[in-house]
Amino acid sequence: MLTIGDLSKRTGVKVPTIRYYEQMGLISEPERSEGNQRRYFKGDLERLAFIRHGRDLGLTIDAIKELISLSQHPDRPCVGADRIAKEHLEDVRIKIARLRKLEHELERIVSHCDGHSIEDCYVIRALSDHGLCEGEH
Amino acid sequence: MLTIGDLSKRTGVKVPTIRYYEQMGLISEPERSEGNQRRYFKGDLERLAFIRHGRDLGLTIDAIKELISLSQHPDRPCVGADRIAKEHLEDVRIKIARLRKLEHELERIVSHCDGHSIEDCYVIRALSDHGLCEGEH
DNA sequence: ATATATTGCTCTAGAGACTAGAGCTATAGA
DNA sequence: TCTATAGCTCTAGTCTCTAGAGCAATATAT
Repeated sequence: MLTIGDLSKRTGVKVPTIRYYEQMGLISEPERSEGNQRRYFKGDLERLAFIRHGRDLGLTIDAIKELISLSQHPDRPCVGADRIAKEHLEDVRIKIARLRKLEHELERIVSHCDGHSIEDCYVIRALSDHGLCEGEH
Repeated sequence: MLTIGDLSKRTGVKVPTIRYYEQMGLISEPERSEGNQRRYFKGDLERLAFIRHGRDLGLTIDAIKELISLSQHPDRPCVGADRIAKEHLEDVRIKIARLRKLEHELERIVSHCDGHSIEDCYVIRALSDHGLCEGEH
């Protein structure tokens, strides 16, 4: 039997966040102590790790819910789960591409700054003037 | 003289977003027509492009506010602007590193999925079991 | 000149994924 | 038994918009 605090420490998910997940229907309502405190089993550790893991990978709460519901019908083909992962991979790749451009641009901006006056500050000018950019963004 | 719609079309910033920026103090309150509609000048185009540009680069509204206020004191050294850009570059690099790991992990997950039953679905197992991960995340 | 279509206005609420605080209660350790 | 810590519920705030309702102004077509 674990308290919500134990669960939190063992999974790295903050206490209010655990309660929030319960509210969102990601974890089922746990048993309560005589004094109405939540009491968890080891199985909850795994479920929470699953959720945490998915969130770390950037899946939305809804995507995780879908996966959980999928995982509760082990007889069905796993095409759904595959689709979710694939869609997400696509997203991630787009984000990376955008961030790379951004990194590039910021590097140029920072490297041009001479620390003198605002008037000729490259940061300000770069933000003001689209013509100074190398790529589209 | 531009309407808010013109400004929107020319900068790619949506109309409600322009009003939101006004509310947040990023752009000053424009003149109004007889019928109380906002009327902008060309200078507003530039200011909005500056903001848009900053947001595209992922700067927060507050960071942009800081930059605007810096740019209004052209006599001061531009160390502040430089610092904002540098801090942001750091953030961006961290984000890219995280996303790369994630991409890698999702690739592995997707490539292992055989489209059969949930029972042996790699997506589900990978999310359940931290041990299947290659890196930390 | 008038009818209509489009655009604009304000105000409020919602999204997503939490996080923080108030005010109170339960439990664990000394 | 006392007290510190951890737990409870409920509400509201974060951030950056976005959407909708209900109404007014402007532009275009006839």
